[in-house]
Amino acid sequence: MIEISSDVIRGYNDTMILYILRNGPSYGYEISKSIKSMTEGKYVIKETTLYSAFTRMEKNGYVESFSGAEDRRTYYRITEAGKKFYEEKCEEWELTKEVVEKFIAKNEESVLLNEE
Amino acid sequence: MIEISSDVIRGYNDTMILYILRNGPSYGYEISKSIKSMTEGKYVIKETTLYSAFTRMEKNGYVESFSGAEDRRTYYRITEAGKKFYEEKCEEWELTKEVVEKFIAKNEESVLLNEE
DNA sequence: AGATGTACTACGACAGACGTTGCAATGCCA
DNA sequence: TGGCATTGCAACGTCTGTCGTAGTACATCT
Repeated sequence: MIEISSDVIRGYNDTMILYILRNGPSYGYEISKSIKSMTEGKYVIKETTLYSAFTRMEKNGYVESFSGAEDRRTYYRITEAGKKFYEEKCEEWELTKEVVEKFIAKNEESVLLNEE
Repeated sequence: MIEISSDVIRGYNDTMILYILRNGPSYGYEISKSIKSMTEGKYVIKETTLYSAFTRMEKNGYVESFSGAEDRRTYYRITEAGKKFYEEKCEEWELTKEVVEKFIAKNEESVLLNEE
C-alpha cells in the first residue's frame, strides 16, 4: 500500500485548505472531512497539521477567524491576500510538476536515454 | 518570477538524484549540472542539499560511494535497494499528483463548483 | 455508564532544506 | 605571475512544516 509522503504535501496543505475556503467560510473538522472525501480517503490531513496551518495562515494574513454565533466552532474565511497566495501556489504547482516529472520513469520506459 | 518552493521538492531530491544515477555512477558537481540542464535551469539543487542527500542515502543503503581512480572526486553508484526505492517514489508521485491536483484551479475555471 | 464523534489546544520532537563558511585543486586570462 | 572563476567537498547551525502524544469538553448513541 503506497502512502503519500507528507514531505511532498508539505507546503501544499495550505493550498488545499485555501481551495476549500474559496467556496465559503468553514472550520477545522469540516475542512478535514472535505479533504478526505475529495480525495476518496487517499489523503487525510492530521489534526495538528490542520490547526497549525490555520494559525500560520492567519499570521500571514491569508485567512481571518471568527466565532460561530450558534456553536463553539472557530470559522475561517479566506482573505484577498489568501486568494492571491492560492493562485500563486497553483502556478507554482504547474512548474513543480513539470520539473519533477522529468525525473519520473513511467512504467519501465526509456531507462537508458542518458540525457544531459 | 515564480520559483519552485523547496517544500514541494522536499523528499523528491533523492528521487531526482537516483534517477540520474540509474544511468551510471556520478558525483556531486556533475549531478547538479545534470539537474540544472534537464530542467532548463528551472531547478538548481543547492550544494548542501545535494551532499546531505548523499550521506542520507548512503546510510539508507540506496547508494554506495567510491573514490575515482584518477581524480579526487567521490562517486556514487545506485544499489538495488536504491532502484527499488526510486520506483516506489515514482508510484507515490502519481498518487500525490492525483491528490494535489484536486485542489488546483486551472486558470479560473469552475471556482464555484462546491464539491463535497 | 461507557463508547464514539465532534472540536480544539498545547508541547515537544524530528527531518529535510538551506545559509554560511572554509578549504583545496585546477584552469584561464590578462 | 597574479588574480579570479570554476570545480569539488565538508562542517556547522538554523528554520520550518509535519506529526506524535496528550488533554479538555460537550453531544449523542447504546
